[in-house]
Amino acid sequence: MLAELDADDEEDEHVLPDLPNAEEGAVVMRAAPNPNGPWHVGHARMPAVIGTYKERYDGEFICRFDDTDPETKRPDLNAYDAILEDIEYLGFEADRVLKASDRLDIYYEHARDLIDAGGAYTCSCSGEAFSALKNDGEACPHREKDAETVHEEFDAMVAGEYSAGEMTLRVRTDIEHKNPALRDWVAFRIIDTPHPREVAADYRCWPMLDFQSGVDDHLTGVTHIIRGIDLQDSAKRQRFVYDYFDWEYPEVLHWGHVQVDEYDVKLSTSTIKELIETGELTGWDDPRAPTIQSMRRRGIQGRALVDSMTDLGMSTSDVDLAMSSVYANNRDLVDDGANRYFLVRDREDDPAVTLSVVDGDAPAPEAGHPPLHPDHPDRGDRTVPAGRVVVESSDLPSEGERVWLKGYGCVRHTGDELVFVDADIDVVRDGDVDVIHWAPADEGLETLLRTVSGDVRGYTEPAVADVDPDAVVQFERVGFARIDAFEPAATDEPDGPTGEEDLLAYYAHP
RNA sequence: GCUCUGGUGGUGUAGUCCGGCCAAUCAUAUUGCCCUCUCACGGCAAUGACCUGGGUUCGAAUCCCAGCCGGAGCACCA
Repeated sequence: MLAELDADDEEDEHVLPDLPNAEEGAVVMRAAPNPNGPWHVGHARMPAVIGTYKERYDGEFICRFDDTDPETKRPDLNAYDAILEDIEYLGFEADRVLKASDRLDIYYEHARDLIDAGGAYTCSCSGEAFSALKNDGEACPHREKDAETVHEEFDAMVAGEYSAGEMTLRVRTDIEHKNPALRDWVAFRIIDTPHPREVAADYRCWPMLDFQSGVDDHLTGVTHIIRGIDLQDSAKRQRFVYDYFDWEYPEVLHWGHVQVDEYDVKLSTSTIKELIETGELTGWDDPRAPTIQSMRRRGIQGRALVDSMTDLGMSTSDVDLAMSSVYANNRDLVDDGANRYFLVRDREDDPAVTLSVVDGDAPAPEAGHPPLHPDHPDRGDRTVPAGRVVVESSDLPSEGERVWLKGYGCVRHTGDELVFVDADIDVVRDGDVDVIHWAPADEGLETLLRTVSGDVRGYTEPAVADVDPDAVVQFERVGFARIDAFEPAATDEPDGPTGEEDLLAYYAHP
């Protein structure tokens, strides 16, 4: 008992480190997704960590869509809501939701202030030409333009008088800075392609991430920025702007990239999008896709993913997330509530076989009655009709040997029959007879189970029909699965539901 | 090439700032045993790591130097 109490006290032993200079009630953080698609598993880290800190410090969680590139990273109009839903599934809610594409005029205003402060100049160098100069630490001729000209040219940029590539607005940093990545970076450029959002479709002069994000972080009162190591130089770049405006830069934490094992698919929005377009994946919730929507459809609780993500800590080195850790977390959450059912798989290398259960030294009962949950007898039993049954061939004992049909009784494999044996459960306890799962051949539900490694067909016991869709069950000796739908409609997917199935389920994990 | 940044068991993590309590924590994984009418849950046990080499020190995962290996930026992507 004491040991139990101690264990409870140490519950929050391996939580995230404290934030630097964090004041209770005054912590503001933001997730700044690019809405170019629904989220993959790696994206869960940001809301998981921000949400956890928000709870710890009674802070604020801003979701700001950094959708400032209508061309290369073209926003997907469906992704805005998809991402908010992903966040909700993870168990969090943004206190404020902003879209950068609503805020162009704010950025222009700050650009003009920056020009006034001598912090920016319009530049018509080609990318290559400027890069060459910059790498030698040499300024381009445009750097010394007077403010009036810069204003005129920037106004012309905003007015849409230039085409892509003709003019940029650069921040005047230090052209000889020892880190070439920080020298006079581009703050605004021209993009000819209209933004997909109607309200932003008329703009042609778009800010780059470092400008837009830097301005917004200040304006929205962000106190702590968490971002990937790919943006390690951003703070240093943005600091030049902050210095011109005499703003104080927030605290910054970086973390490394997340890789996930178990999947063949790369953790990349564009890769997944491609695979969906070419039909190799059926959608964002395909169980083979390493996406949040897929986790959700498989019955993995957002909480399990969040726990795994916060366990990764805040290290700046790259990390591999083992899916087994997500599964372990999910099992913790789901095991108690998941009622047990039988699913007999019918696989090519291990087909289901049909046999009749017949009277032996005692009459064979008509049905088996295994409990819904071994730890909760009060939930009652299921009824699994016997008679003709299916079992997985690898479970079938050799000719003449016995096996125990779980919840039913002992049978002996005799030819194409299972002959009932009047034996006590002690034969199982003594280790002489194995226990296997089974399903009625005729009353069973024809089932399609979709898994990370492909679809599996099989037969579930009829009692599963009582389960509400969306519930997570455990197919005994197979694993946990989410009941997706009964009588699923046919799809044109090569392996998808044909319309013949009684049940569609998604496999979660063992 | 220039500039950042990091290297603790299979995976993640604690410890590193302020050297000794670290023959290195916890979780997960794997294996074995127990429990069990599941290969789930629960219990027990085992396996397994401080990148390398120097230096400082009575003492180094922790400090210093060098090397090796990795990640990132040097975009009119985010």
